[in-house]
Amino acid sequence: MQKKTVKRSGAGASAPAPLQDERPANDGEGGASDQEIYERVITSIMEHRLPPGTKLGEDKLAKIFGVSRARVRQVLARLALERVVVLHPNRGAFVAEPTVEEAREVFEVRRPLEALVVHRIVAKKDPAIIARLRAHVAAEEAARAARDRRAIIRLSGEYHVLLAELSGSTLAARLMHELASLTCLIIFLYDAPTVPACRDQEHAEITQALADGDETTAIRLMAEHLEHVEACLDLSRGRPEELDLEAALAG
Amino acid sequence: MQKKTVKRSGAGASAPAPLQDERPANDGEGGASDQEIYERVITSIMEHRLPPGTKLGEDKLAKIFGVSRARVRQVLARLALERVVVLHPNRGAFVAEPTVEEAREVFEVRRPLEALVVHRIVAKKDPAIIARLRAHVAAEEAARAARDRRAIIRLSGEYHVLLAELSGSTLAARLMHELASLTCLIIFLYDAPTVPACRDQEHAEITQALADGDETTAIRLMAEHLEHVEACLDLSRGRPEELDLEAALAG
DNA sequence: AATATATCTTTTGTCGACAATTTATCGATA
DNA sequence: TATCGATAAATTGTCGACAAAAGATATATT
Repeated sequence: MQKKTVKRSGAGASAPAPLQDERPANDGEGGASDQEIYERVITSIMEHRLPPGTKLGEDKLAKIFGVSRARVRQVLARLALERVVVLHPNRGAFVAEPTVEEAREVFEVRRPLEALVVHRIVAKKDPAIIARLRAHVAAEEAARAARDRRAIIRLSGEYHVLLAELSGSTLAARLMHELASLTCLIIFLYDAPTVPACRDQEHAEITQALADGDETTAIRLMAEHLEHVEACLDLSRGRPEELDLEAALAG
Repeated sequence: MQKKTVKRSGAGASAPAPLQDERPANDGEGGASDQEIYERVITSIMEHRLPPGTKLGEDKLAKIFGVSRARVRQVLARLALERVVVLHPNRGAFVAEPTVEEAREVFEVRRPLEALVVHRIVAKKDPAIIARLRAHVAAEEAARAARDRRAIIRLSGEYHVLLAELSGSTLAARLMHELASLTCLIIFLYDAPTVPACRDQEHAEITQALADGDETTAIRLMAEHLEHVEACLDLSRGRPEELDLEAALAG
């Protein structure tokens, strides 16, 4: 039997702003709503079940979700705008393969953005927020106990999205959602095969500092956390394929 | 005769990443390309020729641009994702009306992002960059001389987008493009009718600090600049309509 | 006369079909 | 046998038509 996938932490994190006001939600029968399609696709991407470079054929997805191609097209366009997929004209949609440069840019932008979020959280002094964070950290630990690497990486990203959401800034939350998705792709692309146990209890430590209302420590821990994640990556050279290709041609 | 509108500074700024690889560009005849439609709409919004709350009917736009409704729909979806228009289900698309809260969030995120961009620019030490910036500042001054308030506001926003683009971070440039568009909307919504002469030569001063390679000063000037812009706004209460409505009902 | 209901108009949402482009397959030729 | 070219298959891009919902108008009723 396969490793069991840890369920996503129900309510909060990674629920990307609905973009439109709610609607009846076509939940009955075969057809899924746009939001559902979006979430299933991006979750699959974040969990690496759809690895970078995978072709996302419109007809194929349409049949899978039991909806028309136009629907799928909309979702793909949205994902493309979030840079999680790239569109090649007349060729179709593919799961994005962030370059090393893009990866560095993502971390570079995340750094100050995470600091801002931490600042806001501390300013709120809301026990309910701490409770939500602790619950999420617990879910992460469960995933780690279950050795579910995919869920671990996705939940790690969602911790930061949850943080941004709880900070009360819808803008920061939206940006963090996008950056977290990209970070997931980056980790799967560049993570050194050594060990994903790099950042284990850091989320718990950050949460504790937030609970203590210690902004300075929380920001420092967050900065270190991001550094650790980035340090675990192998960004010294381009991604495998391109490197191999160039090397082969050079030889 | 009407005040003449200053042309946009040709090449660089506010050219939002093409999202797709280039294509033949259906430039001939009546139909405009998606990118053209997008740029014309967002420029109109940034120049306040399409004020917040304006309905953007699909059929209407389709006829204006000589293109099918589906095309317009795509562009509107993109603008909605950038939060510069909002979609009401079964009601259509409207130019966004950012709330006071959203306005504050925009400035809050811009602050560290601009600092990051300044840092990158200084690190590059590229005279060509300074030249581009000076050219843009000159265009701003021309608009100011022409008393073209719309162009002034748009160009002010585009200065920051240009800065982000020249910094070499495509991610920062993309985010700045979005934030600058929203800032334009915010200024038009909340700018105190006192005087738009609030921030006049500040871009020139920042550019000079960048030319001197003085990062500390550049970052300080940028921070002050953003503070000044935000201070010029009247964010003390909600936007007119809603306030009037509530006040009327309360009385 | 004012409100509520019903009908009509306008606009959006959705879908399937056709056209254009790319990719794959097959055959011919050197 | 390998390469080049032509044909065929599959996939994306685009559009117009139909269905559904909201808004407006007119009518009937209290």
